[in-house]
Amino acid sequence: MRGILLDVEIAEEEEHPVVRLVLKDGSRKVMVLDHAFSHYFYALGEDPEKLSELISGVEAEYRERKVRPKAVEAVRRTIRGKEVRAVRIFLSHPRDMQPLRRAVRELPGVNSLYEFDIPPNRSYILDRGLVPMEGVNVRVEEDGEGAPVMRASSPPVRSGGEVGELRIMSFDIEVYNPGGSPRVDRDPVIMISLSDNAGYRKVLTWKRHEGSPEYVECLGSEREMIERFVEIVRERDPDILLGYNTDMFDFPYLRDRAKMLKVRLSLGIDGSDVTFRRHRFASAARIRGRIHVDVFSMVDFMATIGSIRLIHYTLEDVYRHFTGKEKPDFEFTEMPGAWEEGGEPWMRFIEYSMSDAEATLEVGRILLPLFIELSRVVRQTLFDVSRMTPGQLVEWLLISEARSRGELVPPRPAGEEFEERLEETYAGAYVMEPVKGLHENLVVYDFRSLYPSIIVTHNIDPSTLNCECCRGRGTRVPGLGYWFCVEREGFIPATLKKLIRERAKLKEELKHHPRESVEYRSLNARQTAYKIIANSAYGMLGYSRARWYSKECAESVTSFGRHYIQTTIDMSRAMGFDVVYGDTDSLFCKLNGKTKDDALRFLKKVNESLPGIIELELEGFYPRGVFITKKRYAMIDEAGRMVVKGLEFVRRDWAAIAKKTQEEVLRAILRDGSPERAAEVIKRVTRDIVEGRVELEDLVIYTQLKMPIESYRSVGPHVVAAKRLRALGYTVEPGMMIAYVVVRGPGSISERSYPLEMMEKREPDPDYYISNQVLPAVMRIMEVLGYREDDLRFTRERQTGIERFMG
DNA sequence: AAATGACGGGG
DNA sequence: GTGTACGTCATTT
Repeated sequence: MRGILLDVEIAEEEEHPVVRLVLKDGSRKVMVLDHAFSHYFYALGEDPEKLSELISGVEAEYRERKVRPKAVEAVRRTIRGKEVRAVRIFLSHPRDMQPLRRAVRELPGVNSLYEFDIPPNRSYILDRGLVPMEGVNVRVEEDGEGAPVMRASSPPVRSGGEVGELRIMSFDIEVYNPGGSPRVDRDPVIMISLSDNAGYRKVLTWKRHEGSPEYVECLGSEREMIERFVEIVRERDPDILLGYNTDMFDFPYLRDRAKMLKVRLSLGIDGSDVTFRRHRFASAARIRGRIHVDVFSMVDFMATIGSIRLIHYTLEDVYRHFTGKEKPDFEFTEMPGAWEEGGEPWMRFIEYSMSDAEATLEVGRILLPLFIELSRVVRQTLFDVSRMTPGQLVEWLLISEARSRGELVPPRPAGEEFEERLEETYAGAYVMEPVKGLHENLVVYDFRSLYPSIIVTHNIDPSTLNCECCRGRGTRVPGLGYWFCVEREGFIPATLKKLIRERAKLKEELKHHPRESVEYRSLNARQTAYKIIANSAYGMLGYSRARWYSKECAESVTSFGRHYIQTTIDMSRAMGFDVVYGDTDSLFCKLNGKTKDDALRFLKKVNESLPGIIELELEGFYPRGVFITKKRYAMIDEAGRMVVKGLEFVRRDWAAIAKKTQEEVLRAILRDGSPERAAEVIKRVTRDIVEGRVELEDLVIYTQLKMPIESYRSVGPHVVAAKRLRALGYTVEPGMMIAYVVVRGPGSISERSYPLEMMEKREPDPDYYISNQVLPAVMRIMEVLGYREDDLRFTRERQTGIERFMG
């Protein structure tokens, strides 16, 4: 049979490890078991023959069981391109890795171990030469009529080909949240919405209110609703299940509720339960036979690589960014009331829930093609790739490349080595101190993929660094004593060069397809995937946890980078452009009365002077921008879109009044070009605060209680508020969201913070809200426009005649 | 000045 | 994969 490879995992059959491949064959989805699989690692030492023999006899203990190698062989491999002889040690079971690895390390004559830290399913994909999200051919023993599980009778092989139509479904849950944030032991799931790419729309709930839309299905209880959710997912049988922050919220919440209600979350195609890979800071929910993709993690990735830049990454904001459309909003504080009382709020609640699932599906369908290509390029599953950082993507591409060259994969650093790396520092990119203030008519240039271009152009790699063969004639790094080989191409530059070449070919091919065609979209996604991975290579070189970390290479890259940007800044000044700001690989110039044509002529001139594949590009024209400090600025483009960088410090532990004011201020400056209007906004707000005309809800600060009250060594405002809440008789426990207000009076901020529940007879402290909330949120911006705090602060004493008149 | 604790997405 | 993000900010100590 032939099918698209959706997933690969390690399973067990009668104590024996087996690989389970999930294949989609037309409309049928099957699981194929490959028993011909053996996990392994390598040992290096003085005398490989002797070592092989020694290792063959090694015995370790694991849970009171004796563990021995399944097989041992002496092999030839390379390390940094140099041939080495190694001992390859096969395991009977992947779980034998830790005990055997420890035992082998203790043996005399063993110098180092390799590839003990490559997960077995990932290793399998590479060794079989398979490509996830592409075709696989495999001969199977049919286990009966249409059985979903089959046994491979010969090894699966890559067959290429396109992914056919995949069924994609999204879902979202709504939770009862009377205490602000939901408490999983008490607060039920009250709605589950679903949407799929075949047009299915559904909101499940378990309370009947008047006049619900036709897509609502009302169940008898939370338990029945969850059962129905599971039933629908299995019936509609999506290949990809999407959600927004489902790794961290929906699935963990559903899991806990399902456990309490004694209902199984059996979403797998074989009826298996959702499983969780848990970290302290992250988790991932896995469903057998379907790819659970958390759209938030894809969005977060796009934000990390700078491909999208929003102030917030809520579903609402992200949906607006990607589709240009608005979705209905619904305040989470309205939810309990809507649930209990129905009416108009209930209708809006349902529409909101439905729109969450639909928006997730829409955004997911926009992003998936890119992540499917990333999955193919680095040859790892979509489940894993959609959760990787850019550095991990590069690393997995290199691991794949290393495996096919017989190069041993360096281990992830641990212990001392890692600690030492953390200590190592080196000079980074050049960042110019901006010409602070508001500027008009800007042109922005940047070097196309500067760092990968440098790595390729100058052959930067751990194996080509300070090589013997090029002493005195290799490529010198500006300002550093290093050189790089001009004879042999390094492993990393070679890998990047392939990516860059392939990408150039794809971009050429793109020209022959209309922008809206399927071919264009798929080729475009692929070229973007190449670009993303190439651009992440430098970050990996300098990341202390990376396998191919090299401080010398990383600092050589930044040194070349500084050289090119500085040279370009000098050239632009010589041409009469005012450089307002420059960072790493981009420069921001004022047109200064020159035309867009002049800007293009400058570009041409610079490019004539650059070596290899290094190239400057025109990023765009911006009518207005406000520059604050290094890394902090905001601009508006010709289409009226705001680009905000480094100012995203307004968070939920800030009062709403601070968030609202900051947004209004940026709009006034960039859209209207009027700092004066921005100043008026601030004066109006501070005055409203002083005169008590701001709604209490705009002054509330929400901070989560992360520990039991007693565990706090440092008693912050939310802890004091929580204590006061407890004294009132409320149960206060970790995870609770504390809503508090800072009131007038003597003492520290903490001493003056009261829970919202105690605010009836108390007065908020205007000074705190002005000095610690509103002004910090806007001052950084206003400062560079020549305003001082006192110009913007409304106080009765300082009120000037004109203000009294205006007021 | 150093230490501590919280932010993100979700409801 | 058995790991403990990550860089930044406010407030307390």
